[in-house]
Amino acid sequence: MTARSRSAPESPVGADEDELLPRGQRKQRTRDALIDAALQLMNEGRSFNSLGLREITRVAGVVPTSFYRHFKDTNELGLVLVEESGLTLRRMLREARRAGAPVKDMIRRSVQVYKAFVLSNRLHFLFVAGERSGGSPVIRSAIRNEVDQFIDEMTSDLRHLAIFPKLSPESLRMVCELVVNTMLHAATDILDLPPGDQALAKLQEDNHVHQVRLIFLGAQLWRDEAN
Amino acid sequence: MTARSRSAPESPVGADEDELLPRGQRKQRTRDALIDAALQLMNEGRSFNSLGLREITRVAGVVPTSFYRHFKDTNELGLVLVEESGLTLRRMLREARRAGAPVKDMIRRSVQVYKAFVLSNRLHFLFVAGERSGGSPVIRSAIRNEVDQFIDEMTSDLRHLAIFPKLSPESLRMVCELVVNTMLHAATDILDLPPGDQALAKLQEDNHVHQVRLIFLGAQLWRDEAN
DNA sequence: TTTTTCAGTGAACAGTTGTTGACAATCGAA
DNA sequence: TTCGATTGTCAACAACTGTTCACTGAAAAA
Repeated sequence: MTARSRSAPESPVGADEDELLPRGQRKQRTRDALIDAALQLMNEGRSFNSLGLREITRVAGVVPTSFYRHFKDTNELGLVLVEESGLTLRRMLREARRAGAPVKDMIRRSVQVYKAFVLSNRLHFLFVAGERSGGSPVIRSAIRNEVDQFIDEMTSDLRHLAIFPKLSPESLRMVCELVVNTMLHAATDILDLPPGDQALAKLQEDNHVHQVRLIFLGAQLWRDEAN
Repeated sequence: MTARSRSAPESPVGADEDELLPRGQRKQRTRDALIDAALQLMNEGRSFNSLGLREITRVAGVVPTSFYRHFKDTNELGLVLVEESGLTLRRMLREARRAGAPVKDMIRRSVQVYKAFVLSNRLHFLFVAGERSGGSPVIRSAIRNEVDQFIDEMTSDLRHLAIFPKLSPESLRMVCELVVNTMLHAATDILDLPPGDQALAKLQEDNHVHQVRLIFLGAQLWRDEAN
């Protein structure tokens, strides 16, 4: 497991009981503090691309030179974030797989589960959505890889569920790509929506549900021979 | 017309015959140089958010203090870029309107025209696609406004063309939103594709065509009463 | 025990950043 | 022609950036 524990995301580096940890864990801890610092800065409206090394270490509560003990670059930290976000995406897929296909109102339920998942993994989705087309070229292509992989897994899942038995593998993948892009964009909507406005949230949810329903409707009627 | 002429996009500021211009045009000219400098930097892989004031003036061939004669902020320059990009989007819509609905293989032709338009307005699409979910909050929301407006106009156009006569205005807008998001993401693909690879370009085009076809297929079968 | 490894520190560097104020040149109106 | 307005320049500023080096202290290895 590569994921971090991150029990207290905002504390610089555990100022409490800390000296009693073995060296490896101590290192891991400030490494996490650096990563969390970057995420925290993004949570305040900054884009990863514009984060400075010193800025990150300041929030992490560490001296700037320490950064180099863990990453050679801010870009390298970014790549770690891509990897983490990839894990988050796959965890989502795994949970969806475990839950199985709900028979009644499947799409609406999926959208609701997705929304909850986005909100409880806010920082990763913020990062992915933000840097997917904006960030530095190397990070952008890393994210693209991760998303492509995600689409592949989703394609395989839908294939085994046999929801669209008439679709060729290529067409099924095309459908999944459409859904993933739509929902990844929806994540931006979800994260930007001011909390508390129940009515607006409902409108937004309906919108997302309708879009996915329309895609699925199209997918059910798709004929490969005609394309 | 707010659009700039930009005959020689890379030259700092016309080092040639220039002194003989009236003051207003001279001002406009360095203003354009600043805007073009920002676009040029983005064309080299940078994100707008990370551009510095001095960096922009350096490329524009102007002293840093001159910047303040035109914009109070880099953010203000960004907002001008949003406006320009909005004009570009509407120009696209206007041309599509003028061309009318091609009867044969309408979607494929539209995708091809779109691709050509993206490539010949590379910088604006680069900016919009990049800052739509990545950039600073104020620019992001400005872009959202522009795109929303674009979706509205497209909805109105499709309404008058009566391609989907059974759809309610709300559903038609939902379809347009889906198409616009899909094609705006497609712009990233198009711009990232290394030029020259004919086979890959064909694959990409087919992919985009299929996605839009699937959406339209779903839209034709959509029943409002069931949703 | 002694020795080695290594995460974190502190001071210093050259370079860059955004912003200021005073100044020069010149266009356009009086 | 005179004069105010305005565009661009120059010099300077404090603050900040990424990166280096030598150093400390403690955990791990011998």
